[in-house]
Amino acid sequence: MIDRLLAATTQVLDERGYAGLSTNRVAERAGVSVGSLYRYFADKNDLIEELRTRSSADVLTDLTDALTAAVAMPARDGVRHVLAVLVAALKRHRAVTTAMISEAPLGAHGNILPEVERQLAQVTRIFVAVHAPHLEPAEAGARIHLAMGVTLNACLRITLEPPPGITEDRLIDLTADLLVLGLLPDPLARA
Amino acid sequence: MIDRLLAATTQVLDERGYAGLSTNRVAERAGVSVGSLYRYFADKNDLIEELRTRSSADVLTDLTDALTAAVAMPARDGVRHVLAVLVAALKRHRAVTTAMISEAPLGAHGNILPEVERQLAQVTRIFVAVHAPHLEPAEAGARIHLAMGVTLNACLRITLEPPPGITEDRLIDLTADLLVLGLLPDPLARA
Amino acid sequence: MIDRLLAATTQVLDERGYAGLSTNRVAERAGVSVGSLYRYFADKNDLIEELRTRSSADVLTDLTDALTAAVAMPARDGVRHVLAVLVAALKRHRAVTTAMISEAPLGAHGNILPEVERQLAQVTRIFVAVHAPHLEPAEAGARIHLAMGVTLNACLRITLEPPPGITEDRLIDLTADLLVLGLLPDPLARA
Amino acid sequence: MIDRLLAATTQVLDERGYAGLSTNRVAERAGVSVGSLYRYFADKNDLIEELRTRSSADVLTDLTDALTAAVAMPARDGVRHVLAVLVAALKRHRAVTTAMISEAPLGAHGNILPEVERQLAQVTRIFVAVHAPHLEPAEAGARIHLAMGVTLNACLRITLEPPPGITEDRLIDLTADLLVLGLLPDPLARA
DNA sequence: AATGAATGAGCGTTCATTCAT
DNA sequence: CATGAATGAACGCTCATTCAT
Repeated sequence: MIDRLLAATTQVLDERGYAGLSTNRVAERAGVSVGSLYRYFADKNDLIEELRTRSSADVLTDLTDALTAAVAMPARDGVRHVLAVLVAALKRHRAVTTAMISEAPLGAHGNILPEVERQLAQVTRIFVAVHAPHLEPAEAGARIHLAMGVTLNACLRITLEPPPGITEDRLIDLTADLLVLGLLPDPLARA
Repeated sequence: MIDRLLAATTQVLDERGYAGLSTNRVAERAGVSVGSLYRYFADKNDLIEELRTRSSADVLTDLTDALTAAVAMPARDGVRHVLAVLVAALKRHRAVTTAMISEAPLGAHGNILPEVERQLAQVTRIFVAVHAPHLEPAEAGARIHLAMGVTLNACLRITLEPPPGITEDRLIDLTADLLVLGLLPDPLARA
Repeated sequence: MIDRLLAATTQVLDERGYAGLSTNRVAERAGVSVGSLYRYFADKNDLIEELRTRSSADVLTDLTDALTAAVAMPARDGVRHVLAVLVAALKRHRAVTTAMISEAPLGAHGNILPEVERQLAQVTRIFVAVHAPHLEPAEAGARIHLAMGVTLNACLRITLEPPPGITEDRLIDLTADLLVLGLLPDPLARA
Repeated sequence: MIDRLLAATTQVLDERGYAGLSTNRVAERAGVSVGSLYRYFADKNDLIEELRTRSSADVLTDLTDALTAAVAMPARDGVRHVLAVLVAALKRHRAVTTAMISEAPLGAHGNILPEVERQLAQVTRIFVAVHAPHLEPAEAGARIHLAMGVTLNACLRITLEPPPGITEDRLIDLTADLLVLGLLPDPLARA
């Protein structure tokens, strides 16, 4: 039932956008009564949150795998791999991503990315500690914070509004370069 | 009256967020009747657009000055100056920026930044042409596109959710470094 | 619920006239919420149309019976019978008739009578063909058109603003005479 | 000023229909302020009433002349003349007539015709007294009442929705025949 | 006299939420 | 458990009317 409702929510989001998302419509689309929706979700917000959480979790699954694989690679290759996986995952959730990032009141629901960012930041801290051990903690923290912004923003741009005349691969390459440059001040560390 | 209504809109946005922004509430907060609101604005959308336009114009004024000043500076200093001015301008419009960037359905109203980004991209093209003339056009375009994302995202983060334990100045420094690094592949060009 | 709402609509029409007919008022008068009204009617117009359609259908039912009975009678008696039935039916729907005929913007909703007139005209064509077969088609058409106006107008007058000092029966008699005279130019045909 | 406002009202009625008739619009169209409108007319209703009255008066002027001329003619010719003049006059006021008859809440403003009908009835009484002196007063009254309905309804139909395939002249002829037939029971009286 | 900015009750309509069945 | 009819506050917007200037 819950899955049915969340699937219906995604559909409605796809077809009508965030503004067209009403609980009655979701229930109708799911083929159940509104009453049932309110048995499984406290309110509309809860429904949206759950959808966001699930999309987030799905993205995180891929991300975790990518991060695991990345640690065994040279720095730049690892970063590149993570970016590519992230873009692919966001593409898969284009509907929810679009709705949540571009349409939904962020203040109300946050977006998919905070959890992704948290996970990413955690691993990035280790990455920086390994490759640039002499960096001061505060300095490292700031670089990581900025890098997270760069990463998510770049992946979103690549996913939702890719610039014309250039391949996605090249964009990911450039972003990877930028991130390595930004994260690791020591040129020697960059493999 | 127009100013009064726009000020009230900003207030309501501040207190209730985008979702709580209603024409009746704005009129009430402005101490006028709804009818008056509709004398000066065609509809709710027009009200929001006007607020956005004004904020945008105000940010652009500062930005233009900063860009003019920046061309006479060494590359990194110029970039830094522009970032600092942008952060200051966004801070001044924190309420509208938050509401428009983070809450408003982007599809409905766009946000302040597209216009800022456009202006910024234009000058950045020249900047890149001067400092890295050998860069291929498509490559340069992609770098600029990404750099715009980095710039706006960084300024927004610095303005709206600055990371703890580090000064704003240092964050701007780091961002400037990142941008120069990302835009100009030739190390010699970086002054 | 639908009946309740239509009854309330009739009441409001009676008490406040067409101009005073608002969806909120109808709902209140029906003792239900506005929301309920919109569960059963797409919009205000739909509500009005439904009321009109029902009144129209009810009048048409009687009219059809009367026409069926009339064909077996001598010409004048048949005409008279139809008129009497029509007056009785309109009386039964006095509220709706008044509102729709006399108050509603005709352009917006039409009124009850077009459907009545259409049905009446159809049978009248046969009546004329039988009793005055030598009449030219165009001439017959014009006579019928005028006769329809006379019929409806007379019935409306008899129903809504009967002249003083004379019985309804006598008015119907006179109208019947007039119609027979107007429809059938051949005196011999008039039984 | 009054004329200007009434002319503007007619224009607005023509262009936007009764539903689009607002005092602000009328004032704007007249090139004066709403305030001025309310100096010369007590309220919106008063404005409409005045327009109706004037149209009515204009029609009455023609009607009076026609009636004066008609008394010197044979019965049927006189009736025909009056009908022709009436149709012409209504055509001249098509905008107001349409709005008032077909769109305006009749209950609120009545229509142009009552005054016309009154005047017409008055003369018709004399006409009947001359041509059918033996008719009982109540009977004559009823016949006149019905004839008024026929007359106005026919003229309106001829003016606003003429049936296709037949000339206006023929329609007026038929109506005249009908009226004479209906008003004067004595065949000898019909010249 | 004339203006027109200002008013505010009221309109048609939506939709998150509840609760008797 | 599930239903879906019912709710009603709130929304965006209109327009006849007023009144300080």
